[in-house]
Amino acid sequence: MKWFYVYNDGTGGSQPPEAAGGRREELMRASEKAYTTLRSDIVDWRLPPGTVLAEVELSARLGVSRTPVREALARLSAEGLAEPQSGRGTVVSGISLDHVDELFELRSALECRAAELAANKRDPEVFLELHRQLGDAGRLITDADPARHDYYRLAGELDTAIDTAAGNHYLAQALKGLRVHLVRVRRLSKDNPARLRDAAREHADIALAIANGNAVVASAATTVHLDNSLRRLLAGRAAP
Amino acid sequence: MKWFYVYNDGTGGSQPPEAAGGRREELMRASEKAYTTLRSDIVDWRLPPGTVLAEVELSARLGVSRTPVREALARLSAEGLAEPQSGRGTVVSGISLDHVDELFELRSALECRAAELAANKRDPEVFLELHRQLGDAGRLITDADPARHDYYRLAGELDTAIDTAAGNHYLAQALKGLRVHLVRVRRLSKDNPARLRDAAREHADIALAIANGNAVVASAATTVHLDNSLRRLLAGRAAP
DNA sequence: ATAAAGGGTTGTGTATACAGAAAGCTTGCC
DNA sequence: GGCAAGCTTTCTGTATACACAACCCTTTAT
Repeated sequence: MKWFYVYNDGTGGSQPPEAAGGRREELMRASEKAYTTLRSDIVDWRLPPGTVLAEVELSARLGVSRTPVREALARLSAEGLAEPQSGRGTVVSGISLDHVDELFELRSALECRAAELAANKRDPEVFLELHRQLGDAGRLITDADPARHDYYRLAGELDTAIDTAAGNHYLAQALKGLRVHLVRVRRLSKDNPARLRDAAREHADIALAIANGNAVVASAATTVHLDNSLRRLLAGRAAP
Repeated sequence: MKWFYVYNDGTGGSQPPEAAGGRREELMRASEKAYTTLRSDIVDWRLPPGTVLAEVELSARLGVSRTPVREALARLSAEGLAEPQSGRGTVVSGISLDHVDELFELRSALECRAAELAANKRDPEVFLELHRQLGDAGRLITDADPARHDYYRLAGELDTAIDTAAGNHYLAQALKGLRVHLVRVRRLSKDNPARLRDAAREHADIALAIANGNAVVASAATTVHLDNSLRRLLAGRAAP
């Protein structure tokens, strides 16, 4: 007997699977859809901290039943993007510049170690190429791209390359969980082209140190970059 | 009108709440009960890696319905103690001595940083007391306590004191998530009194460095301790 | 004999019904 | 008028029904 994918008619039944993480919304499981929607809503500040995440309201808004909504809320709570309220309900977790220093302390511990491990791998090709591209990044940061997509994409590629070179599953997992919060924090402050150009130069330094196989310098460059990033962040705090 | 706590009669209804984390099993929510039961079963190796966690079977064994079982499985997956199977189901996640070095690499990054932060707090009282107790720990490690409960309790107190002194919520959270896996790994190998006495001395060194406010030494002592711990672990691998 | 097709069995994904439990509102008493 | 007790509303926690999907076993054709 053959099975056919049918759309949910609202009277029970499920969506086609398409391996967790598929792109098309109609092809995603309902719980996956609820999770990704809520997650991006929180990260992009469409749901600001303190927002009450009521199951019935969400299930109506997202067009799924409460069961997948509950699963999504559980995953968000585990990630730290939401927090179970004392008595009743779940709220979007708070994040403020008052605690960003703690976040950066953890980030520093993880990224410095990752940079050291990557440097010790002695695999310069990827990082030399990234060093070259980051040296040219000043040209990417123009008024034509206000969201700085190109720059952030390049920075993300460096992160990925370091994670891969470090070759540590647990470390990569910890960093992945941390970066969600960092994206969220970034929206708290305004950047400007000059600062991003500085950041690109610091990234280029990190890539070069890793390419040279110098773990001490790679760690130090990461420390310097993160300290500068934190101060840029605090200096550029957006108006409340 | 007054409400009374009633036990579940199996036809719907819920358990009394008693704030997540209550002790008495009958007072726990069903999802909490399923979670804590499964978690300790996995950590204590009663459910070895690869065990299939089937929802229907678990709901029958734990005496709750599938909904709280699903919530428990979601939390376990988020912690890394279980993994969603490709097509269908969830299995207890694998852990082997082949990847313990990666686990210790992450642990080292986090604990070294935590020790540095604690040392910089300059609050010697607690750590001087722990240093004293750890110096006497040799007497705790006797054949009268084969499970070494007293020693592990003391080591746990040092961890807690460092977390508290470091004063970083994100770092403490990351360490908490990591220690679950470390407990699980510990069961993979056999310890012996001489090795534990060495470990106690290393812990005493860490406590002293923190009490002295010397961040460099605190980090170095942590590095040394973790390197020794990893080698003790690999040397004492239990028979398969 | 082997491989493919078909049907059964079992298990997950989702929706929904129902039973507490908490917040808000109303009402009556002082 | 204020406060407390009861009622109402609404929300979460849990159980369960059902649809789809995967595995497995049988059957059949080559």
